[in-house]
Amino acid sequence: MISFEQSIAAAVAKTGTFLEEEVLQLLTVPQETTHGNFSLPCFALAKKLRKAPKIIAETLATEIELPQGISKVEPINGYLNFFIERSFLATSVLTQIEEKGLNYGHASSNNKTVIIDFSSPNIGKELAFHHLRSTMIGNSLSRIYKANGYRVERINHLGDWGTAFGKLIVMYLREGGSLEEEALDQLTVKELNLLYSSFSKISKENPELENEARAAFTKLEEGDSLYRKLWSAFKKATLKELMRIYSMMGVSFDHYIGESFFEDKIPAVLDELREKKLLVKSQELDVVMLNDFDLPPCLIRKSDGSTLYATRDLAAALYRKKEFQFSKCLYVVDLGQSLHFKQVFHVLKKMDYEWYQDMYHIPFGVILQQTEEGKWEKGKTRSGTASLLRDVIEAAKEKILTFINEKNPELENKEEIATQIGISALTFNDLKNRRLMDVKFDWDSALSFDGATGPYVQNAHVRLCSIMRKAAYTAKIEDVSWDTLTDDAAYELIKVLSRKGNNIAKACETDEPSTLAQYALEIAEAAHRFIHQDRVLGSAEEKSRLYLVQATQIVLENVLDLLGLFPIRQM
RNA sequence: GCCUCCAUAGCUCAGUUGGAUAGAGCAACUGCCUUCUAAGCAGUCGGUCGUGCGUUCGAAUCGCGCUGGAGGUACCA
Repeated sequence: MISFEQSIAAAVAKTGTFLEEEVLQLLTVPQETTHGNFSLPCFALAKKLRKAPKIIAETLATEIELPQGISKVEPINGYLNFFIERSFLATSVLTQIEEKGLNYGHASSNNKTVIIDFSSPNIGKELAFHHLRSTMIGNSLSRIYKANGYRVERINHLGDWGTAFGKLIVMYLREGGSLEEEALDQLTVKELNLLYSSFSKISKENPELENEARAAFTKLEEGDSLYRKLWSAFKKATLKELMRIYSMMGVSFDHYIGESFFEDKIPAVLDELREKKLLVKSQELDVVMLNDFDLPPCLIRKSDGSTLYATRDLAAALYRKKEFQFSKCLYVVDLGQSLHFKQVFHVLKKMDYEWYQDMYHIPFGVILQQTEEGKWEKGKTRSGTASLLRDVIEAAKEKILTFINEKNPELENKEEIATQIGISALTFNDLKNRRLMDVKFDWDSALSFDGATGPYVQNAHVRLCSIMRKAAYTAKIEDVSWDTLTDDAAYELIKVLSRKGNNIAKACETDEPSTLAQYALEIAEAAHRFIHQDRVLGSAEEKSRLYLVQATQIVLENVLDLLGLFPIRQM
């Protein structure tokens, strides 16, 4: 399928003024609808041709042979504007949707593997509200990359190793926790979370507890059987709750490979670093110096010999490269850790691994909540001001449920739908803006059905489905009379649908789900306008309009899916 | 101190591989429901794109300086 851009470029090139690639590069989509569908600014060549841009555009307009589907060209102020014939655009777009269905706008397989490391919570802690960011950005990116032809490996790099476990073990034993199998099986994350908070409380007055915790971790690393037993019980309890929340959110992983998995792979990494003469002693610990990149040293091993975050990430990177032969590896982790990733990637570079440049940190901003004084603040796990994700989801569901009871009390599966709308609302609120922006979370604006929200977008989908359901038949493309889909509302909607592929590609190139979130809003707005202005059922144009409704529903459903929102059909 | 990120309407943000008169939503105000979910649509009001200089035919967008905010910066992750 040749795109409009390509055929315009070919037609312009034929006049001998521009090269085809130049046109493709310069061609823009004007903001003003009166300026047509595509616009070619002729300023760049003015100097070379020694002619005013205005003249160039005018000459081009008379010389160009209109490609198929372009109804007219118009030179204005040095721009050459192209107008697509409405019925031609309708035919072209809707035929493609008919052929590709949900995959319309997707790229074909490129035989490349991308690894997406996301969510990666710590074992022993409950998922906090801020974990939503990595989880939902990563989830959406996995879907977007897949739609772009990549093979995707979703990895949950669980924080299941480190001094934190020393703390848990110390507290558990101190509080006389049972060592019986059965009791260990019954452990919940909630109880583990409590151990953490009492640890930080008690250690304030008894600082030696910190040393005890460190020692306990060392003992765990050495393989003490009791400690190992406790550790795996803690892990099991946490995973149980994690899986419950992930499945509720519609998130899944291909691999759960925690940090502990790399425990026995670390000596080899240390050997390799030594062999390559990168490991040096500094202030009692082993580091890799990175001054040649203007970076502080990367800490590899503590003075007591135990490992650090960076060490495990190095081991994980080497393992992933070997195991998956990825062409890209993404780490969806908050902005605060950018120095860490920069260091790890540069250590790989110093180890002479060319693929260090295929490693990408995909940073994002934090979730802020407004204080009573109106200041935006970050919730802190330590001070207990951070909300638990499950509580936030539950609260969102309750609020939506109240709304449903008011508006549509007859709805079946109210509870389930309320949960799905609630989670989608939280997700959309997280994804609608660029990753790097902090999310200013506000209940009212996140859960509102008005404006740039999940419920608004879902509602558009629901209304389309509702029309389809009431029609009780499926419109066929053969029955579409293309001339009836040329009024402003239908035309604007079709134009929006035509941009799906470009938006998916852009979202993928920039690792920005927000591109698709904004696009979902555009579809919803155009769809609402269309069904408001052009009555479908019972109208003379019913079959054609119903077909457009069906096509829009398919596009919107897939875009919602790529964002990780639930494309519900009734609400 | 050094490094990174952010600054666009009263509020929350799009727009950033340079293109025409800078766009939405919220809030406020005004219309539109016997008609496919008014959970909607249409309209009014609202701007020194933080600031100065530079590059360019053309800058919210690129470069440099400054201001303000957030984060990171050796034994947490």
